[in-house]
Amino acid sequence: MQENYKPLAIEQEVQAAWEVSGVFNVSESSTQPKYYCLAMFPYPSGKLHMGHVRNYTIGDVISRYQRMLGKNVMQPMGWDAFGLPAENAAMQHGVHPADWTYSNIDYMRDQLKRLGFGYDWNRELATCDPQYYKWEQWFFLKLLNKGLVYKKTAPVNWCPHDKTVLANEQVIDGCCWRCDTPVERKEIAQWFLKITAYADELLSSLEALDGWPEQVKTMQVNWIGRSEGVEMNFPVPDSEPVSIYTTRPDTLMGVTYLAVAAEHPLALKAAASNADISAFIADCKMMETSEAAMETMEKRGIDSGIKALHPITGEPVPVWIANFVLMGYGTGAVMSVPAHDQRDFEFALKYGIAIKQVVFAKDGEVADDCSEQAYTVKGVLKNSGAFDGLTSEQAFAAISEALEKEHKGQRKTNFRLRDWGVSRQRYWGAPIPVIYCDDCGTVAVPEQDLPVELPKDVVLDGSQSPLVGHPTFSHVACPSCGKDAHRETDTFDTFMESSWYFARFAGNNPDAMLDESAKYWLPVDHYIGGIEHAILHLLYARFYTKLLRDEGLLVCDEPFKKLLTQGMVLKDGSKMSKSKGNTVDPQGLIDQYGADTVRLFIMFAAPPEQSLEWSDSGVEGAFRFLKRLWKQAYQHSETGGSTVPLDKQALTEQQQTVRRALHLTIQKVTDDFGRRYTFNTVIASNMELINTLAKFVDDSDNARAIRQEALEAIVLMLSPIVPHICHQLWLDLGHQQAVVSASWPEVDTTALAQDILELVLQVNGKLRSKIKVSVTATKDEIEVMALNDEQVKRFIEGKPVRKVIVVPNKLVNIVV
RNA sequence: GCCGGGGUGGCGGAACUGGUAGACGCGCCGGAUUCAAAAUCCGGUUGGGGUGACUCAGUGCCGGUUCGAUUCCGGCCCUCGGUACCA
Repeated sequence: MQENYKPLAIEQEVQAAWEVSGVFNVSESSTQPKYYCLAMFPYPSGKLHMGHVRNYTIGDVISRYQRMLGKNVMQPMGWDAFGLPAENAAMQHGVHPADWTYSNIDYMRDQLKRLGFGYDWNRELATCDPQYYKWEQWFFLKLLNKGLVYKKTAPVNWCPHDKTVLANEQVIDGCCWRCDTPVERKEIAQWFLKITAYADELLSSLEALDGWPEQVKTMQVNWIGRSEGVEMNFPVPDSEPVSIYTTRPDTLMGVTYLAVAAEHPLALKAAASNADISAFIADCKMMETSEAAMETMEKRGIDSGIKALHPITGEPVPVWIANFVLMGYGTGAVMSVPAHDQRDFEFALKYGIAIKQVVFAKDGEVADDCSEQAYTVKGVLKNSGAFDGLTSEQAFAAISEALEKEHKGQRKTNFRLRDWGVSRQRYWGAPIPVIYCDDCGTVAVPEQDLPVELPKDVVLDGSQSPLVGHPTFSHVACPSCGKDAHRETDTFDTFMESSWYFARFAGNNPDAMLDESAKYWLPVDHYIGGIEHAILHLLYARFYTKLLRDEGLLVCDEPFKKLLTQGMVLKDGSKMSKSKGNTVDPQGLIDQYGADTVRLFIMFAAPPEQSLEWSDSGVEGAFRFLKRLWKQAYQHSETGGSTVPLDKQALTEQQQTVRRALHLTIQKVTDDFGRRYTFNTVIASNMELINTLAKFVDDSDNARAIRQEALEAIVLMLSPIVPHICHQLWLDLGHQQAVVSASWPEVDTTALAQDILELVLQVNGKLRSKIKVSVTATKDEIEVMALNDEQVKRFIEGKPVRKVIVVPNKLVNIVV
């Protein structure tokens, strides 16, 4: 065997061996149980960054571990290839988005191969391939047919200078990122998927996902936001009534105004005869659409002069126009109860609107005064006429019943979740396959005409989508009547592609969206990806899975059985991203130290779910460890290896200790791999074991056998993390079969047994001494030994012993 | 603003079910080796006090439960992610 560890040569050779043998190319005909391990596919932004390295190393480690357990493991890779950065690159560098994307893919594919990930490259796909998005278009039309797709207006960020729609990311402090012009809100017609039709199932089936982190499930529950409330009408003389929804009907008698959106019919009516109001409404448009901006901006309003009538008392209630109410969400109007809602309270104070308290604490348990702030907890009603004396809960029922009886409102379950807007006014995405005809209306593109391909001859200049101005793309004959018609020029949200790619990996069938192979491989057994996808991507993928199931294309209810959300790789305290310009290129480290060192370091630096602050130092330490491992194996092999089998009956005390350390490590590491997914502690334990082995100077036959056993186990345990060096060491330790197909090591429980163990002695909970006791010692014997310990005696001297607590195998605490 | 995480030595982290705080690694200090350096190997490394055995304090802050709290409970502070058109 080679004396020195030469990673670059080894890695090249081992990767070539994997490719020739095709070990990672799997099929559905295996007799072993299937295991589908998937890491979130990358956006081909240029080069791999540390987040990718971390994500794909975790996936590869889990995949290789599962292979060693005898599973038929499928690990595919592909490209989430549509998106905004390609258009930005096109504008900045004059390169076509497709060329930019495909050259990035070629570069990044090489990087992934260089890192030694065990992918089945035969399954590779790119979402910008017409053969991929064809099926997305096909499926969209199925949904259109089923009534799960509809069109309505919704707000977008509009830059009046560039005459273009801006993504939220492109709005900086309310202004366009390119020209700094204040952004306006603009209502345009867009396509929506009825995700709300599945809200109940998306919520209830979360419970069965016991392989998902609680935090992700909680975030999804809160995002879907199911609430019980009442929808009711406030009549308005000479107008349509104002419809509102509230989860606090018990506060209805405390309503002192209504707030409506700037686009609400009543606001428009009021503006028609009042210049101040129409100026305010125009002003409300100067606003970005993101929720964070909406919630943190200054809340402003204007009195419309219109009065609505309270549904119970019939008293007039002023209608205000407010910038924080949006037409698109809910009914575009809310009832306001300043006494019991903090935002309404602040608004009322600002504009001098009445504050009427109707809910009070039960028997003065807590301060319920609302002169300083709103009293938002539930309690008992006063100042509420017939409802006085009821608790909030009783009042909820009584007031809803009163409204229902008079047909003024009804109880309703609402969701915070809104339907999924999938239209994007951009070029680099999948075209939405519909045609607009003056006579026939909206017509689906016939199936035989799919895919609607994105034309390549376009120029991006930062204003409207080039599909709008394209000479031929939008001009088309109506498939229904043959007259001149025009195509939809919007493209799909890129979440549409990433919501079903995991199923497409199963077969990549040119003649069907999904086939039988998808039923074999799905659900994904383990999905690994960034915590930043905890809500949107994962929710859309879950939704899509249910849509595909209802179309008969899948047989599972949920796409991802187990989920590992890796923490972010941070640099200088925030998410590494191209837009922030704080990325670290792993390539230099790979060139210098090799893939194994990079993989080892990134797995060692932090547990996978925790965020990882990147630092270059420490990589050197990972490399040093691999050199030490190599050296141990080399010395063992050069001095003859092990030729005589281990005689377990004839071990010295030290030999027993080393062997016990070995099997304790296997036990711990197996748990870390299979249950905890803490690869950092896997590595730490193996480092400890190597340190133990380095200090184990014994050249007897039994010692050599133990060293052989230990080195083999270390190589097996580390092979999922550093597969190249382990491949070579496994051969050097005398094996013919490749380590990638070897079995996981087993714990020899007889090696774990010990007859003497150490107990910690505490006095009043503080560590004072340690004693060695036989494993067979009784509680009473231990207690006596503890009380007779010299150190312990010093601390309990002259004080009466009140209590002695013996925790078996751990400690004794003496309370004085 | 709202929802979900995180906060432990100089640094990354360990302590898994309430039971020895700081495993493992980085960095730093000292030593061996070397003409010298790199590499390698050995030892030390939470802070204060003490020559020392030892001792006191200590896991973001304040309070609580407990024989015992990094771990559980209440209230804060800071920070990261998401917030529906970044992916």
